[in-house]
Parts: sequence; structure tokens; C-alpha cells
Amino acid sequence: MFSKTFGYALRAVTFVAIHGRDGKKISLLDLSQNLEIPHHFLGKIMQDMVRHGIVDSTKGPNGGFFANDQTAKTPLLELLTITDGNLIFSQCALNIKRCNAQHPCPLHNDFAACRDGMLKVLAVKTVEMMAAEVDAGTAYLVR
Amino acid sequence: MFSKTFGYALRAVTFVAIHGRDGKKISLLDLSQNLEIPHHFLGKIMQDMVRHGIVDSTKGPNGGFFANDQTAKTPLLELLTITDGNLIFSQCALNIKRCNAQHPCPLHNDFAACRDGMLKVLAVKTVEMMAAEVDAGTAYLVR
DNA sequence: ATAAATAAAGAGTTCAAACTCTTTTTCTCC
DNA sequence: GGAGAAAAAGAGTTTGAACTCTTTATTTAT
Repeated sequence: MFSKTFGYALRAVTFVAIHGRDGKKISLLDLSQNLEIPHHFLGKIMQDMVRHGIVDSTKGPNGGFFANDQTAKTPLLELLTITDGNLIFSQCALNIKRCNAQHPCPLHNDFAACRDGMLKVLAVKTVEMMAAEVDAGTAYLVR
Repeated sequence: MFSKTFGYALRAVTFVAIHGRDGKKISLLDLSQNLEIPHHFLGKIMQDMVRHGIVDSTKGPNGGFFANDQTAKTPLLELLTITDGNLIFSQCALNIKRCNAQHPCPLHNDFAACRDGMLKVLAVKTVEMMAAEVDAGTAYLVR
């Protein structure tokens, strides 16, 4: 349903939201080691996050990624759109070309309900909500 | 969430359940043309269906695929298990190694609800229910 | 028996996601 | 301003799903 890239982005951005505040910066290596994500691959993903303004970064010694004004209040759906595009909104469970309420595949309604429920969650949940759960010890970003 | 193979299998088996009764046989080419599925690829999938006893087949002139006693009452979940294995039951939305109710990722509960709802539908719906919807014109297998 | 039709089987190709490696750019500290 | 640290960028590799092509086996009709 979601790409691995989305999972990596979500976990990394949440990690930065937690640890990359008050002038603290998280290096790519720190991120990839703490979250157990291949670091070159994560590099590409974080580039994209910076490009979209989800987090900020500085190069050079003591450089790294850090939270900005937007980081905490980013809805997860925005991350999904960046990593996976918006194909997920329209795609049919059976891969039929034309599938909609007027011309449904036999799984259209069941799948649409499931997918839309999930999208609703992603639209409402923000990075800071994720961070709060992790801080409270009620959810985990790794292992 | 599901492979294309599953969608192809579901549509093809349903088509056979509708048109391959009372001694009538559906050739691979008929199947692939009616459903607009690459026919060599569909061949492999139908082989697998025959191997698992979901439908029957005969070779030679006037050969093809046809429904057997089991076809109509096959739950969709059984097709899913054949085509996609049972990885889907355990996998986590964020691709975290250990993710369960005691050690959840931040999306665990939301995703589990969505996935389990979908699986419930697949466990209850059978091929004949799909066929009935298609026969009634309330659902479509193609385009 | 032979020929034709059809499923079955095997091997190969394509494509995109996931991942790796190398080089370049930018910045800081000395 | 030179060295080193770190992100950014580009190019390459791997892997598995999806798809194609060719050959073989089986059956029917004549």
C-alpha cells in the first residue's frame, strides 16, 4: 500500500522532530544508524524532505538535519504525497482501468472504505503527534 | 496492498465461474481477450489455479478452463494466499522488523484495523458472490 | 496415424523500486 | 586559505514483479 520510502521518510522526519530542536542537528549517519536505514538511500529521501521544506539542513562540519517551523505540524499525508505521489488516491484493488462508484469492480466499495479510512488517519495525524507517542513510550520508530 | 497477479486471478476465476459451467470451456485466449490480460502471463496464473484445484482444465482442441465443485465457493482469501502468500497478514505499514500490539509502530493500530477489515471481507466473499454481482450488472470485471 | 488446437513448462526480457558507490559542493574550524 | 566534515548530486547495481517468447506435452478430430 505504501512504499518503503514513505516509511523511511516518516520515521526519519519524526526522529528529527524529536531530536533536532533547539539548534541541535542530526547527521545523516546518526539518523541511518539509529533507525537502521541504508544511509545513502536515506540521503536521497532527506534531500527531498529538505527540498519540500519539511526539515532544514546545513552542510559542513557539525552540519545535519534539524526541525523548522513546519516540521512538527506536517500531516503525514504530505509526506506520503512527496514520497509516493497521489496515485494511491485513485488506484483500484484489481487494477481495472475504469473503476469508480458508477462502474465499480467487485471490490471497489470494500477497498475504497479501507483506503479512505487510512487516508483520513494520515490527513489528521501530524509529525508532532507521532513524536508525542514515541516520547511517551507508546510507539516505537525502530526494531 | 495486493499484487496485480491477485487481481488477474480473481477476475479470471470469476469469469470462468460465470461462463465455464455445464460442460462449457473457456480457452486461455478467450480469457485474456475478454479481460484484457497478457495471455502468457495469465497462463501461468491459471496453471497455479488448476494446481490448487480452484478450476479444472483440459488440453487439446476444444480444451480450456472450466468450473468444478470448488470454484464457486472459493473464498477470495484463498486466491490471495495462492498468489501473494500470507506475508500480508504480518507486514507493518512502516516496514519495522518487530511491530505488534505490545511494541507498535506509530501507525500500527490504524493500519491493522484497515488491513484486517479488508481481510475480513476477503474471507467472507466467495467467487460465486463476485459472479452474482457481475451477473446482476452491479459490478464489472473489465475496463 | 496425422495434424491441429490448446494447456503447460521453461527460459528470457523489461521495468521500477530499492539500494550502493563515487564525486562534487558547501561550510566550519583551525 | 587549507583541511576536513557533512549534505547534495549523479551514476550504477540489485532484486523481484510483471510480462514475453519459445518449446513441449496432451488431446481431439479427421
